[in-house]
Amino acid sequence: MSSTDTPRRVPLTPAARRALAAAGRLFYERGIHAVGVDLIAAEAGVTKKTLYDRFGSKEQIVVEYLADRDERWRACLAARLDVCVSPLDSVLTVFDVSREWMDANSPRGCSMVNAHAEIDDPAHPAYTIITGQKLWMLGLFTDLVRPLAPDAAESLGRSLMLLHEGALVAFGLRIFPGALEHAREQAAALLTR
Amino acid sequence: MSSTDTPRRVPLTPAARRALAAAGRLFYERGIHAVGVDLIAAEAGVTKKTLYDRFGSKEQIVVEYLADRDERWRACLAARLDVCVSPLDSVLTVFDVSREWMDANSPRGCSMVNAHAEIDDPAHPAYTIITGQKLWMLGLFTDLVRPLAPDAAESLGRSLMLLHEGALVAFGLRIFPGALEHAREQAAALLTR
DNA sequence: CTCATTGTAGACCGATCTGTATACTCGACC
DNA sequence: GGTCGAGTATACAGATCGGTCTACAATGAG
Repeated sequence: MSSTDTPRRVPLTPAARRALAAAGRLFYERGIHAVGVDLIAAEAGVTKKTLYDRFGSKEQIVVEYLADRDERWRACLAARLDVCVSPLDSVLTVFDVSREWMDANSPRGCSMVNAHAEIDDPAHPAYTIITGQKLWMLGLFTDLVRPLAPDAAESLGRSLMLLHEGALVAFGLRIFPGALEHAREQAAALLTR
Repeated sequence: MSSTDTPRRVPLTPAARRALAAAGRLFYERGIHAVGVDLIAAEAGVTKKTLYDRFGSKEQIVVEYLADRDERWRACLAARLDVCVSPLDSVLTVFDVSREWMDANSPRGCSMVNAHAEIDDPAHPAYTIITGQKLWMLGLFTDLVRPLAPDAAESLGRSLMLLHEGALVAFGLRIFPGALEHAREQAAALLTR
């Protein structure tokens, strides 16, 4: 019912697309408050006027940044889940895709969790995107395990959620190597019992 | 060997103590980059000159903020673990203390994880404190389960770490109620098998 | 041809940022 | 009595912040 209730509010012209790409990289690597609009404009090869013509405010750039990552993550995950042959396969695939996603472009952990650390106000338009993705992931886990254990689906979904979130944090802080793989093993142990 | 390798670098005069208390509250609630030294000084009822006389820089205030929270957390936990009667009791107590700690003064999740989202540079003096606490927690979990399963202690310690970190994130983002309690149950199930 | 859209170039605004300086008060200690 | 540490009050500096402005160029559609 709400797979894409965070519609693109801003039409992405070529310059806007470059700006969003630069903003996304900078926001993720350095943090939202640490990156100014002048830097975004310079890195994107775009003038500040274009930035404000397209996005209207820095806050809106932040919203687009998170909405964009959310959208790409869900699409990436959905494509991989499409070819899964069983609920167990699907759950383990989530952890596989997470590991690949982290290895590829998220060495500093989950962008939603990181953004949440900088956004205190629940009324902030980005707040919905952040908690929305997490609630969606919880629902996904729960739905995936329901065929395996209809009565314990809620509980199992939450357990998988904890393992997954914990692994993302452990990966980002480099607490120990192979956090996603370890979480995957624990998920498998949890479901094959 | 390194329970307090983050010594207090700054002597805490009364005014410095007030400043650190105000800075801690503000940093945690609004984020580090979002809080200026003028605000800290005003909230603490202290002049900016006193701030810089005591701490020298905002960065040092951040370091003291994290070191202080780390110290208090470890002391709080150690006091409660002292009276535990078994390894299982100890592990479950960690989750209990975490829940109480979160309920009491950490509605926005782990301050170390949140700070990490704003500090990109591993050379930053706060980085050691952040990863230090997490490595200490991992070591604690591992040591606690060693009597229960000497051969699986490393693996079990990591599993408990994932559950615990995941619960802190889930709590901070309010993904579902009772995250710490659920993690505690999962930890119990993991160890009583 | 005209006109709206998209863009660049760059100056500018007021506010806020971290950090420093000067001048003064107060209390403790020798 | 004199000195020193800790503190207040306040002004200031230089940079950067988010955001706005004017002027102009290119492009494509009616």
